[in-house]
Amino acid sequence: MTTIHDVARAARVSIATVSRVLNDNPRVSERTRRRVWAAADRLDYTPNSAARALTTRRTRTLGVLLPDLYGEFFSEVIRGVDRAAREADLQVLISSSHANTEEALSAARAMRGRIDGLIMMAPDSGSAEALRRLARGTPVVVINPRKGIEGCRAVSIANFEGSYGAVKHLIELGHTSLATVSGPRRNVDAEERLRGFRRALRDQGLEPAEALIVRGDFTESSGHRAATEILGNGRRPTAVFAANDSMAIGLLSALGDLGVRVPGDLAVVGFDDIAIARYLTPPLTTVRVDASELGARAVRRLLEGEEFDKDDKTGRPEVLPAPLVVRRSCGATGNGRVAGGRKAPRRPRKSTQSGRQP
Amino acid sequence: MTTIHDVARAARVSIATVSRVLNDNPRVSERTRRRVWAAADRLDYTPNSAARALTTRRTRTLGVLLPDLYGEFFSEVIRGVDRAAREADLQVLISSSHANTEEALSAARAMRGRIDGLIMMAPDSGSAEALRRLARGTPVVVINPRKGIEGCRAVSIANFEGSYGAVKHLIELGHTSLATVSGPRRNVDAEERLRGFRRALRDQGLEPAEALIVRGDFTESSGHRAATEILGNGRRPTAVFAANDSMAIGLLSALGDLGVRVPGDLAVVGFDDIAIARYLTPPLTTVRVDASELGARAVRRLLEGEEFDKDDKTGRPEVLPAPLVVRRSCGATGNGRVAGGRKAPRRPRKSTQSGRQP
DNA sequence: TTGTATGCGTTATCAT
DNA sequence: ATGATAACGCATACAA
Repeated sequence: MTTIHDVARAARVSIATVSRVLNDNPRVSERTRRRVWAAADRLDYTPNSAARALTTRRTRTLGVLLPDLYGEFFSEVIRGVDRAAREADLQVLISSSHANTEEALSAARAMRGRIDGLIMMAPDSGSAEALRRLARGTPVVVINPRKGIEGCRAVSIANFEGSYGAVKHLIELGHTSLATVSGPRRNVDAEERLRGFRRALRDQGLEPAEALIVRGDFTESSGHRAATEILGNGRRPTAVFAANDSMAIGLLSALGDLGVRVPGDLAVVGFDDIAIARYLTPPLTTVRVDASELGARAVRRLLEGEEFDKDDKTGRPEVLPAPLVVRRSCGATGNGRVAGGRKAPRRPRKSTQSGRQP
Repeated sequence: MTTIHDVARAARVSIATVSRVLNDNPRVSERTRRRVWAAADRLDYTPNSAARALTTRRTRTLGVLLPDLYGEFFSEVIRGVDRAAREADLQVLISSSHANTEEALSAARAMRGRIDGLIMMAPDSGSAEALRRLARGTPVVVINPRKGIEGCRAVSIANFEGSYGAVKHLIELGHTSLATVSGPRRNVDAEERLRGFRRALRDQGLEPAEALIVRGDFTESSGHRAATEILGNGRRPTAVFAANDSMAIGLLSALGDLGVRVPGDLAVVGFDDIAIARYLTPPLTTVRVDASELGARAVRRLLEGEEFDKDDKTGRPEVLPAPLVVRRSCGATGNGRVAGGRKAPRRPRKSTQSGRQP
């Protein structure tokens, strides 16, 4: 591989001069500047980033650590990160599929010397201590942390507000007996969404019936199972809030099998607004989560005030809104009618408009 | 940051010894080995990868270059790459959203010194020359190249065979007048899929009617537009092959608006088998593309025979099969019935079963 | 304006 | 078995 020395020799200057030219240092005569560029081009020279990183202590790269999750959420976050990173002319070093904090942390250490900052989506069990130690060396932004982590910045989703709004909407539609399919215990999102469910009921003067709070695990099949559990009960509800769309899908399919009509017999609302949501029958009313934006924000958060905002690094998270998208499954006249055909204009969904690749 | 010198000092040995211990060099006494590890642990030492890369000339990292494409395909490929890379204990440096080969190539150069190999999904315009030059420095695997590129390994999808199979199936179902919504001109996948369409017709003794070959651009809306174009024609077909699922979705929705029943009046088949496909009404018969596997294969291809297989580096691509998934939109009794409810067992779709994250 | 020399944190090649 | 020390490719303080 051709190095700075080769270029220097070819241009008949010292390596220092070559370095200056390449880094746009003004203290170089126009004539030699040209000579150097010519030589560099001719030799197809590209600086070795590893060497550069060693001296400058900057890599123009940010690391991304993700847990072992599948589905759109994962990829959307990456996409957002990538987009924002690209805008800042940064490269992205990614390492995903971490089962636990231990694994993620070890991956983070492996990145030492190759990244200027780290974005990490914390697995449930929050070994905050190790994270804090990590954050002393590198700036860290945590996505969706259980609670603020000292010394780390954070971005997260308005889980509580999102589910609160969804449930409030159901109540305003006239429902008084509501059930929910919640997510796994100890999962931050699940807990917050459940909290929003409870609070919305109470605020409207209703008491959440514990029998109507069934536990799922965010999978389609758990939503499927939840159906019988909810229906088999004494107090049969008229509306269900599923803590994510996957479970709502399972629920919908089970209800179809059982002959329960949606929204006629039972209103259903989900959470996430995954691409499939609007294609279901009926189209699913759900809470929008902009995962891509979440990733992009994380990057911006990392970039902003590398030394300022000392007091803002307390871990107080920046929260992304989670608005309700009303479609048909909740019984309201949704604005996003998509019943087999497509009548109303709707926002473009990148997810199914590749444009370039099939 | 703590360096190897700090550890050496703490353990009262030379940096050479520390290095040996860390790299499992056997020529070191058990006693000092322990001392060194103790010191390293105590100081929370992690080797600086940049420095390491500089001397060893290996980074244990592979680069991934992707064009500016959105949708599942993109993320699935990344997921596959990541998974395979993880198995090989490699890190992944990704840079996507490249509009053209120029941009991608510049990104590739920026990776110099940080990667041991490169996986790149070539944009349409194949500036093979630059790629070949690049490949001299680093091993390169091209995903879905226009044609074999000398010196580069390649993996791609059985586009031709896939569409051929789909169309053949339609013909066997009794259709004799078939239309297709093709992809953008100059797009490799589009061209191959169109070729498969034509060939299948000819092989079954049918002549493809040029009026029934309408050009789309892989977006939903282009599929939507295609509907009128196909129907408004003189010879109204009884079956349509869409070159990807996004266009099939647009098509389906337009047909719904026009009161054309699927598959009753018109059979529809897509390509890709995106997650949404089975939730459409009717569930879409389509050709399966395992994008994740594509990414994983690319990694394995990169790893295999770094010096052997000299003659296999001619660019002859490894081709991934693209089997037909029969559902309901083609009129056959699909095995994957998913009509609002869910009756038949079906393969797990990770895409909607996150399990951990909503 | 340009060149020399030092250091960045490792690994690897010598010695010892 | 261990320790100096020379690369690795680059940026930069200091000299000229």
